[in-house]
Amino acid sequence: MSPFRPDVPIDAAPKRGRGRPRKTADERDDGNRRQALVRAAARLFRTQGFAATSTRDIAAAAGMRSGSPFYHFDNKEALLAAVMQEGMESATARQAAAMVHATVPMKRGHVLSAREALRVLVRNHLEVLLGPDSDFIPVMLYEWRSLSEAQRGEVKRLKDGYEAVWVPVLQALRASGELQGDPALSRLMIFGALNWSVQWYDPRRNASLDDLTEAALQLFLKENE
Amino acid sequence: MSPFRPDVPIDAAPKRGRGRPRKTADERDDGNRRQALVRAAARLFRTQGFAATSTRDIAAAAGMRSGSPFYHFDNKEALLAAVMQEGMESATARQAAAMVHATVPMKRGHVLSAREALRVLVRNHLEVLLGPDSDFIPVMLYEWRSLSEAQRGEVKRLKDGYEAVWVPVLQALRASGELQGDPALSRLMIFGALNWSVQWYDPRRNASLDDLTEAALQLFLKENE
DNA sequence: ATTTATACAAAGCAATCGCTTGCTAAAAAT
DNA sequence: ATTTTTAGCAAGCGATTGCTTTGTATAAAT
Repeated sequence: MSPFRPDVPIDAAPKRGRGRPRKTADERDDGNRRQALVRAAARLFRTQGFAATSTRDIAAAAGMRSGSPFYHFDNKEALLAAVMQEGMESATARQAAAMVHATVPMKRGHVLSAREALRVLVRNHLEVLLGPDSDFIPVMLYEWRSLSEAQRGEVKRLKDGYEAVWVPVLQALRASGELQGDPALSRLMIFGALNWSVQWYDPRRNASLDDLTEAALQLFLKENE
Repeated sequence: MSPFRPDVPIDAAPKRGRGRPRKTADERDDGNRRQALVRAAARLFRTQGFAATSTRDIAAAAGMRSGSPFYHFDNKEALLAAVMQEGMESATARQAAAMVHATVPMKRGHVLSAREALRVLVRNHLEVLLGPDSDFIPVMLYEWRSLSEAQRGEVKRLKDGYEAVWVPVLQALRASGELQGDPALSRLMIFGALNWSVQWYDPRRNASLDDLTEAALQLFLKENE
């Protein structure tokens, strides 16, 4: 058999009467096919890795033929960058919302204790890593090297923005003695401890995300009285 | 041009007078060509990832032609398994030696405090992760999914053996109140914090491994008096 | 009514991949 | 001295890969 075969056997070719399947005006609206590609890519990149995932796999998972993703993205790498960028943007938005919601219910003038703030950050981060629809950030954490230099810079900017929120919280905990040692090194290790959970966490066997949050705080923080 | 080309252009073909280049009896000794393959594979798997590294890359890095690695290994996956197994065996040996050396200098009858024992384990683990010739374990940590089911079991056995040494130490620290919370969860988080360092540690910019060890103990442990 | 933009499908090119086959030659075992 | 084993090289097969080109059915704009 020739090494060059069409993507799909002839007899599996879609019903003649070709072109795009019918689509009403309000489901076409924005780029929701593009979104389908990003979601499918995120899932596959996470489970199989970037290099082991073919653009054909992604196209099939989004219900397309092999060449079609390249209408939406310049190349496979751009798809990876999109996964990471959209993941970081949504994670940062969630984080900001979580901090606001934790603060607003308190009386005006009163602020979150640093300990409570860290609890909110840790809990949200675990949700981002392990919660439903959580393929995007793990892909970012574990496929960093597959990104081109240029795209790395852009994603790094977003990542720095996400992590910046943690810095004053850790500094306050350091000041109160609840955290010891260099806050910068502590931040790296705390992120490591949390990020690593994607390697072992199983919601059916292990503790809940709330339990995990509690365990993390217990491990990292000292009493302050 | 035909899509089927030999691995190497004709004019780069090695001098006729073929076969294996001369080799004296004492440099041939054991399977040191196999070892060269494992080392080259470890380096490439670490820097580029398993799926993104071709067997031709590995062969070239070991000074062979494209087909030769398959004399030593059944397939590419077996090479990955060899990297992980040899890495785990050497790491476990190092760990055992480090524990013995830390104990022997003390007076007979006296044992390491749990705190000192953890310091030795952490310090050794960082050396395994970040020290010279440290490609093997990071490959194991980050290419787990590329292993076949069968090989995963064998490597897991070795990994469990390595981690088992930590369990009584953490339990003792828990008993003395220097560590709080479930020791099993603590172990996972501590390993996460340490393992993550391969993502950011730069010996030229960051602290020394001794400094890192101290920072880790400060972060995880409470005072006990 | 015509043009233009959108969103794909179909087909396939060129390169690369893991791996196999068939061979050679030195070293070790007999 | 002969056989066997070890350690490769050379060549290339068949499949898969990222991506390009071309065509085309629909919807929106003119």
